[in-house]
Amino acid sequence: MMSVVLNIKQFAAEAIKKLYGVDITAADITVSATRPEFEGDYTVVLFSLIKQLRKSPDTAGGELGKYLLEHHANFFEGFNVIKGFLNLTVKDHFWINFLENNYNNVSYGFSKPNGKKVMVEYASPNTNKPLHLGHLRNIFLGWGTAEILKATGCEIVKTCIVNDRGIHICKSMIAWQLFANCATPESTGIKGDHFVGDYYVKFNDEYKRQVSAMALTGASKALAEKEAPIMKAAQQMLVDWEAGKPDVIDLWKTMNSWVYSGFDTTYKTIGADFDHTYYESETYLLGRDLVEQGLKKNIFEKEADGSVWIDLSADGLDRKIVQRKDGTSVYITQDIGLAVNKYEEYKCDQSIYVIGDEQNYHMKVLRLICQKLELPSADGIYHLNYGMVELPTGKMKSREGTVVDADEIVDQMIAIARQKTEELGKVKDFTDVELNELSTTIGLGALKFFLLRVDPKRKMIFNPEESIDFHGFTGPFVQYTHARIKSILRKTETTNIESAIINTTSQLLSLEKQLIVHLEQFAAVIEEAGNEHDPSKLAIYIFELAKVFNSFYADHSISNAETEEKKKLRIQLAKLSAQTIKSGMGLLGINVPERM
RNA sequence: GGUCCCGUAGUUCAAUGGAUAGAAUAGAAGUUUCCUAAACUUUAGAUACAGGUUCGAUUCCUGUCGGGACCA
Repeated sequence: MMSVVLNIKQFAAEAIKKLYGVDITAADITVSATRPEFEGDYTVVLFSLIKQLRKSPDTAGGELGKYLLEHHANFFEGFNVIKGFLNLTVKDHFWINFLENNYNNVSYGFSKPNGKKVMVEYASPNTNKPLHLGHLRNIFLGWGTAEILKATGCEIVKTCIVNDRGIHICKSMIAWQLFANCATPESTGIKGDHFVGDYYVKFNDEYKRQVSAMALTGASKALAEKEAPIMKAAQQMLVDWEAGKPDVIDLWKTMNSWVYSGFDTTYKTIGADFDHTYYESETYLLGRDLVEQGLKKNIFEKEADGSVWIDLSADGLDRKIVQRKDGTSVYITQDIGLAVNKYEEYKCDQSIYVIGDEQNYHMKVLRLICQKLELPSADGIYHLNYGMVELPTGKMKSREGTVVDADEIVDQMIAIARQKTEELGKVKDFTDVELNELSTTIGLGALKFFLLRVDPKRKMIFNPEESIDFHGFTGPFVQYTHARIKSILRKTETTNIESAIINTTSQLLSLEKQLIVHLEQFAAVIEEAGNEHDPSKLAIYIFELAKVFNSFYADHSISNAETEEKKKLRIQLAKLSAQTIKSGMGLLGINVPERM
């Protein structure tokens, strides 16, 4: 179904062609919602057109409005021109029909398959530490973007690359050998990812202790940092790992399995899922043959010492190393290899990488090198970069212990939701299980909505005291609106709305129309959020929808509407509002309760 | 040193080059015999600075100041 805005653009383009003989595509016409202080639903901005039309804005607006009204009499009701803005009013009849046709449609707003296949890689944690608030932004963004694109008709493959090898995990392993005394997550009751993370912290504590002890005996700081026994041990362990030494591999597998079970618990709670998980231990050797290819194509160049480089200075970047002199790969080479691998496996049209903006340069280089190598996957690479989550005091720093732990913040949000729910006392009949479920829904809703309502590209500030709010521009506000609508619908269930007939010439009240106009935009907003890889567009839209509904609700009764006809119309409005809120929030990974 | 990003109400966020820069929250004032007051209504409050481009600039360009990221 074509949206109202698209219709207006097309009608306007046709009218301009007919009236002035000027060829303008519908996409060139600016249409925006009419500001509430003016009469009308949608506004055509004329300024950009007047040069081609050789008319004054007022004349063009008048002529255009008259033409549209005459030729689309069943669609437009009236128009006015103010200072170069053509305000158009769409017939109530159209809105009423629209509502009638869609209020029972459970997949309202979602598009049919479009044949596009998109991979979304997100989360991508290291295996030495538990997840933190930054990961949550990444995960909600990745998951939400994937679902939004699915709703626009794309086929989606969700993936994750786990950074499971390297010096960081060796540090946790060494510390475990030294200090754990064979303790396990099972024996201590500590969640696996936190358990392993604790040994990573222990490693750093011991390392610091050794460095300062060596400094006391007169060693220079640089030497001490290099020669500290525990660091040497970790480095040796990495060598042993690469050599495949069985006991090292065993320990590595065991500790990683602890981490994975911890991650899985968190993923399950917050609703993250993946179609395929890649492990760096299995992909870090990829890309080596591409170095040969690059050399053959003269894209890469070999230095005298054997290292291989690419010169990107012509593209405004600099020289990047792609293979060390000892023949080992660097990150970028592995990433190119993995990109090829993914493409061969899934043949996606687009491959979205959800990665923080500190990697902007890296991802730019990755895409550029892939393009120069003429890899078929190159043009589909899209870096969905997002800003850091900061605290009021600045960046989160693990060394200063200011990192907001993911599990902790989730638990805290749920606990606060539960406390608030109990205070309000609206669901006293709930069992403990039901209350738990509701608290989880609300707590997670608040957290997800908070992280998704902001433009991904911008860094955001998380204030633990103020950010946990259930009023205003929040998830619980929207959830509450949904619960209230459902309550009304339960009460009016017995009303047979089919018997009443809505007179198509009847007038809509201002708030009724506002609500329908808003509802009609849903599909277009999903499309926009998908194209721009920006779930915040959808979050803002749903919030506004809920707000319009609440205003409508405050002024007009649904179950006690003035006439049967009005009652039918308003029940339809309530149904489509609830449906749209539920679908929209669902795309953001947020459940909406029937009661709260 | 080089490249890139960001400065909007007290605070957290909006605004494809378009009308009088929108919300939320905190502040002030109201609304509950009536569908859930986690709600609604009213009110006050902001584009870092200086130029330029144009019918029109928060948005584009240049410079200054301030904050951040990345590349060696």
